[in-house]
Amino acid sequence: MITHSGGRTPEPCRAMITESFEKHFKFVQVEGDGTLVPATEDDVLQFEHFFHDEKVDLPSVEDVGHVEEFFSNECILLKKSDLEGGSSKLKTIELNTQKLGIDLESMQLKKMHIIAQENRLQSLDDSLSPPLKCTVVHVQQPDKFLTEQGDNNIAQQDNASTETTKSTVLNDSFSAEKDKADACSRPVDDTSTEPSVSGVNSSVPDFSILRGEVCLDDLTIRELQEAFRAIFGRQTTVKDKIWLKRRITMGLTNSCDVPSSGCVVKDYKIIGKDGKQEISGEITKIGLQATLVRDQVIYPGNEGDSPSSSYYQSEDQQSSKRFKRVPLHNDEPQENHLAEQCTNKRTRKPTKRYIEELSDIEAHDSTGNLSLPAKRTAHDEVLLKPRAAPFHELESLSTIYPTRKDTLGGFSVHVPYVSRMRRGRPRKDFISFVDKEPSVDHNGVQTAVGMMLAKEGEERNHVRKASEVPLMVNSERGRIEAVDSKGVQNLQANVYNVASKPKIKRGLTRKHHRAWTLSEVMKLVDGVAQYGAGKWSEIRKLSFSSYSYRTSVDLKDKWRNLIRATQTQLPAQKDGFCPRKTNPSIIPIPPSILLRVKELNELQSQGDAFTAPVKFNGQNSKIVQGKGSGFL
DNA sequence: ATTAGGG
DNA sequence: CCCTAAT
Repeated sequence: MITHSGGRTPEPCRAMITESFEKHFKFVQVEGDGTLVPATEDDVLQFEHFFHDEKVDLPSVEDVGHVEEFFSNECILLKKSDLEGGSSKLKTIELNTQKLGIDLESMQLKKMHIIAQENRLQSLDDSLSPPLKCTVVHVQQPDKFLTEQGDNNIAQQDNASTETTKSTVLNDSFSAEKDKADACSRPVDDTSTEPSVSGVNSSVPDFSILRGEVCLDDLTIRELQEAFRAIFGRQTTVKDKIWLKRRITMGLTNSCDVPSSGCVVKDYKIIGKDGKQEISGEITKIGLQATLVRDQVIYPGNEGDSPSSSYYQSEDQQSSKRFKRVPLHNDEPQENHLAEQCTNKRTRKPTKRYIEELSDIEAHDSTGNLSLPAKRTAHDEVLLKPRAAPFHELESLSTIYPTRKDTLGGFSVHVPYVSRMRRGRPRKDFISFVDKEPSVDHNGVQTAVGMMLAKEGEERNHVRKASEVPLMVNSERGRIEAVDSKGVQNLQANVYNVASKPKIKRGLTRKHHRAWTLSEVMKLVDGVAQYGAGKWSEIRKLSFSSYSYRTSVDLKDKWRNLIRATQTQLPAQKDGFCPRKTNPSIIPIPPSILLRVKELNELQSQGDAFTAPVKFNGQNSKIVQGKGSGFL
């Protein structure tokens, strides 16, 4: 949105946009095994404000990289029609990676391309509802031609050219923004990119170097950058050869099992440098650490901000950033984490919330055992032996944070005994999903897909309610209830059961605090005026459909606080000594609104007073109806 | 599931 | 905000 001067933001318009947006797209998350599950609220929450929150200013360009990171690692957008196409089709949408850019300012999807796992490009061309003029352009992946052309792909000149016409347009429009992002967010290494690279920017990607056998080691940085651009459809300024090579290789092979150096790519398979042995294992520890160190050296002091390349951050650096504060008693956890992320079966990225809480506890984390099972392959299925990993300590949670077995997308992981706050994920289905046939991997896809489909209706209902918030699935308070799925009292359920013991959870997890904006308060007041205090559910549905994070309880609490403010703040102001540390950062609720609150409160409580004594009767029987009428 | 109220 | 009790 644009910084609203004076009046309200054009909400209806925004609502339309997002509504339409959500009508066509759905956030899903790529689980470790490549299956898709609906994005959790946590996931979506991170970026929800980009789409609706009034108080958040326009995401600055440097946020673009952030978004990209998010989408590329956490969630993807899928066109709903694709999802509804039936499970057979769905199976082909076994997405491995994808990237998309969003012009947040105009809510225009400018680029979206998805690399399907079988190198099949899912076409998502679509436009949002006409008035929005949202266009989705695709950057065809070079590997598409190559793979679809059968085996060895030479002389795809025609295809390449036809393709490039498409992508050129996109690249022009998109890379511009990308460049802005890069320029803004790169503190170091901002030395103007090498001439040829910048020249490439607006030209057609040159896929030639990608054809056939490529020995990345032979390429110069510039060539690598070009290759990168050809593959990923955008420019990079990263000059780290190793990183570039890895990225390119990953892009070419659609795999994350890429050593950091010394490999030849042929036919989209990684071949050892000698051309004989195929490298398929995990990245070696040394390689990983080298990469890690490199990241830190190259981008020092770059922590919070997005570095030059969103890729850079989103993949490699991300891992270093995320775990660098984790105490390293041994290298295992970190290595495992890294391997985890770089492996095909990568686990889902911890959510922002998780990270926050993790950083909270790691200060005194004595175990440091966030050990994700290093080889958490699909057939591991440790998760079905819950008793195998019970909770080490239940009492001393104040100092020791035992890990517990958690399950993420069908995988079993150890996570600190906190932040078991999965919001938005349909637990019931999830359990049944896990419960179903864990040992059959390929079933996972179907199950997950089925789950999505089954959930589709319900979710759409939720989504439909949120005119302004397309991203979030409405989930009251995110409480963890013990098992409710009919009869699914398996051990998995027990895990949740124990995990949800309030004694343990209490105080350790908290809903993300969201300050009430003025407009929210006004909406609340209006809602109370319309439907009456106490009809929180109604108010929430009708007046807060766009703020799905405001539950009815929240409304109630806020109203209560408003009443209190009415009783304290208001008279105090009149008396003249209210100052209370006039904190400029805290915008006080305008007295006019408070007056209205007071008025409404009195009205309502008086209405009840006929049957029951008034609750508040201190100083209110005088002013009453006459003041804040300038509002409604 | 929603509401009210205490913390 | 969280939690619980009571509807």
